Amino acid sequence: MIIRIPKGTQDILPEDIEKWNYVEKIIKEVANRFGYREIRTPIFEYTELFARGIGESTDIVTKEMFTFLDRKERSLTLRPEGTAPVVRAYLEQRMDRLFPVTKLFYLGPMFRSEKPQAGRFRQFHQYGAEIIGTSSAQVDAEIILLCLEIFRKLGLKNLEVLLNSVGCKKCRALYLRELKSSIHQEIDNLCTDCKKRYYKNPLRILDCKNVSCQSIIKKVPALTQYLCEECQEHFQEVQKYLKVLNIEYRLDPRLVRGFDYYTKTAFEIICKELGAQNAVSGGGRYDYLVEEFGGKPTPAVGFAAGIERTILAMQQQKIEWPKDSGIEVFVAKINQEKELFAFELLQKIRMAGISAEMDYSFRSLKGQMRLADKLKARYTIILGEEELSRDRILLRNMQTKEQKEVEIEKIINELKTVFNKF
RNA sequence: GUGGGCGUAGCUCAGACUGGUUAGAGCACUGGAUUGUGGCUCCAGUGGUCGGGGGUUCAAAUCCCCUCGCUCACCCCA
Repeated sequence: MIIRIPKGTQDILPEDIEKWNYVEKIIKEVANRFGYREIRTPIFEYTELFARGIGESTDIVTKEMFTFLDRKERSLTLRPEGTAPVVRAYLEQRMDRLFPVTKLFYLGPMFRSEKPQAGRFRQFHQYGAEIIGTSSAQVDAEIILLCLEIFRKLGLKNLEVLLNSVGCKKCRALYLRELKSSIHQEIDNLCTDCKKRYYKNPLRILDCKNVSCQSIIKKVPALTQYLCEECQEHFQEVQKYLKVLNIEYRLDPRLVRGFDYYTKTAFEIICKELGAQNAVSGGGRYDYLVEEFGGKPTPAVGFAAGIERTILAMQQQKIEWPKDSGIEVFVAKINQEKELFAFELLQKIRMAGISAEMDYSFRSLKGQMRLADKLKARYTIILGEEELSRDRILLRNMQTKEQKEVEIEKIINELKTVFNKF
């Protein structure tokens, strides 16, 4: 029995890598244009970083982390998300000393031990951006714009921005009290999950898709009606800036995200073509996280988006990306005895900066031509007995089928001219 | 963790309900179509423990049980 790939992981094969490179290129280009600098943090961190950052009672921390002990028996965890590590790096590297406001973006694999389904994997890839050090509502709007600009550059359509505010410590505590008391009589009619949530994380009840829970929640006032003056003002400002940027959004009072660290702004970008897991991007403000990790009180906001889901949505929408253009030169030989000469010539061409390939076994010329075609070679050099005896080789244009004799010593220069590489 | 669907050639799938000769097709791959030339066409060939194990039967890809895997959905999220 051959060894198989672990559940929920996937190989990105050569025929797919073009899309990945393309998407990653666009992400980096747009993020840089918006003034975000790339950061790469380790794939694993000490477990407590996530436990404290994301929240002890969240689904991710309680049941979805890949956690293991190192040789000194310290608990490590494969990162399930990117924000906590970035904030850790921000503090540890004292980035607050470099700029008053720090703008970072990242790109890389994340790990969650969930049951895979469409658009969900155990190893998946996220890109995201964080802006640390300002509470201005402008940057909340900018983060959303950055997301949308990446999608726009990629050609994605049918996106919808969902927006909510989850308040701060003060107003959330007030609201939770109100929420609990207003559904207290109906607690027996909640689903089993929500009964637990009532005590552990009542805010999540708002997000429950269960029909009976929904009918109960309907009567409950929205969190946004309980926002304190400061949060209310911030929420209005975010919307003001979104309108200035002509960004359409839908207010969703039931939008609650899965991490405990969110405050005020919470948003999600969904794509209809994605199936059940339709969030292609999500994020929000996290004004207490830096402090939680031992820094001084520092407001921040960020987002994360899924590369697999981005690519999935692009495929659903039949969006084209640059295709593999093939090699420039294929070296074919008629006579097996010319094998040494062919090999030497092949490497010379490559050293001259021109992509080249040949057949390493000994096949018929027809077979070699087929290979040249399959590799999408633009030119094929044919080493023929008769031509070589006159110190010449054949250069065939694969598209026009024109071929001409070239003196051996002039072939490299000829190729450089053809491909305009000097 | 719970539930539905599906596992037959490298890929996409027929065949299974109504067990019965050497399990098929298309694509891909390799070779060939007067011996030095690709894409199209034609011909031929390579390739399968029918996911695995057990059972029923004279006989199992086909019926029954178990198991593994994939997939979609729930929970939650990118």
